[in-house]
Amino acid sequence: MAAQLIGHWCLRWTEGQWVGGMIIETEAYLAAGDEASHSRCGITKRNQSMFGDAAMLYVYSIHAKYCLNVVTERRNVGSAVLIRALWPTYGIELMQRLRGQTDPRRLTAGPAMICQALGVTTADDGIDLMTCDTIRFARNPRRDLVVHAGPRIGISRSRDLPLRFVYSNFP
DNA sequence: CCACGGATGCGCT
DNA sequence: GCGCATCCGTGGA
Repeated sequence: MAAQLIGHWCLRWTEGQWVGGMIIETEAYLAAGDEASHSRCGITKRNQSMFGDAAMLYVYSIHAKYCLNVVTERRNVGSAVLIRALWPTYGIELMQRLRGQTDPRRLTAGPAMICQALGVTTADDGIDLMTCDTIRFARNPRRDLVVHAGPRIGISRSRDLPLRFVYSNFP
């Protein structure tokens, strides 16, 4: 599922316009056998959205920033995909303002950068993508890009699992 | 109440 | 490429 999300559009309606871009990097966090997953210790107030139905958003805060996940399994399972990077495409000027950065290379090149550029906070935690009209994941028809799997970034446990997915032939 | 760690990013070199 | 600022949530007293 994390690999399938690569290439999708990730779009956000904020301040009267669509902003966002194409997903070029994701990481999967599993319900079982994954010591790096927030779901590993069961449901808490913070991670309860991760145990919601598929297509629910799980937004958590870390290092005084926010990260956006999409739940991938049915209710009470506890598996999600972290959106790690976008290729910025829509509403670049607004994203630059929200980020306080003009360098396109530092606009949506990390999970917390994405949330800042798209105006996503924990207020969006628990939102259902199927019924939400301010965040939208849309399929992208292009099939010319190759997805590469590798180890995840920034974690200390379960580093060996190849659950990070990136485009291997995208600029 | 408070200490501490974290699925990070900035600012330099 | 790397050090460290930053601050919220969590868990233990």
